[in-house]
Amino acid sequence: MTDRQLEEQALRFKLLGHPVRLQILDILRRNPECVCHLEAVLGKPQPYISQQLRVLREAGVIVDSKEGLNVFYQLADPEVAALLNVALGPNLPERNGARQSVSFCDCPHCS
Amino acid sequence: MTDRQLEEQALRFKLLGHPVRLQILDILRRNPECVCHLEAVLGKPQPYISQQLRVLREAGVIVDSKEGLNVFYQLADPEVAALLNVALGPNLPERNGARQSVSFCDCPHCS
DNA sequence: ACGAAATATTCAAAAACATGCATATAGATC
DNA sequence: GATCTATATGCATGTTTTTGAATATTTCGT
Repeated sequence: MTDRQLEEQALRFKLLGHPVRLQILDILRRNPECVCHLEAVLGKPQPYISQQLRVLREAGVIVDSKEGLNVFYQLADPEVAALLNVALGPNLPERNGARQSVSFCDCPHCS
Repeated sequence: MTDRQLEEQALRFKLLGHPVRLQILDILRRNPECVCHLEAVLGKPQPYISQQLRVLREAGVIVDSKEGLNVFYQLADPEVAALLNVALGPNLPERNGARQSVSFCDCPHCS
């Protein structure tokens, strides 16, 4: 276990060591979601969510794709996915099968 | 995934999100070690190490047991062990079989 | 081109964290 | 009981993180 590996892994853990980011990742590991969706689910102000998304994006943990006005994010780091499986339980299809549309989000995917 | 669970897991991740603590845990998951051993291996001042050990101890991640003057710590949280297995690779007996005595540590276990 | 909606950026203030250093405690030995 | 050794604690300080709020940017529809 080299020092560099250790630093890298510590950095990954640090990203997950934040309740809001952790919840964002838990949502995104299921399906890609737009910012407004996360805003609706988390109940936090949009700029705040965008900031956390930026942290995750710049770390390479998530990637974004634009669809019109909306930006959809999804999990892009298999190592993080593995850690989430251990910490939060597996992301089973039968558990999360149908994407849950959220009534109070009116992005193209929800309505 | 309740909010409390999320907070708990985020806290656990936060503990691991620190290079020195991560390395300490990587050592302790192999064998119980005394503070002077960690001091020798990590090359950091003893009070600094004791501080990190306290953080981990108060979080319930490690436990201590006294042997004379020495205090031996060991990993006590199976969930953390599982995360370490994923992040740092499994703690295989054939990889770490014999406890590595460190020449520059003269605790009872090393000498 | 203009207005509106979705998202991003920037800045500031408070809180938390990391780290170094001085000192305190506890147990062993003489 | 004095002293030595291993470990713990307390405190000061600089740095990072967190979070809120204002504002900017992008893209679409008209």
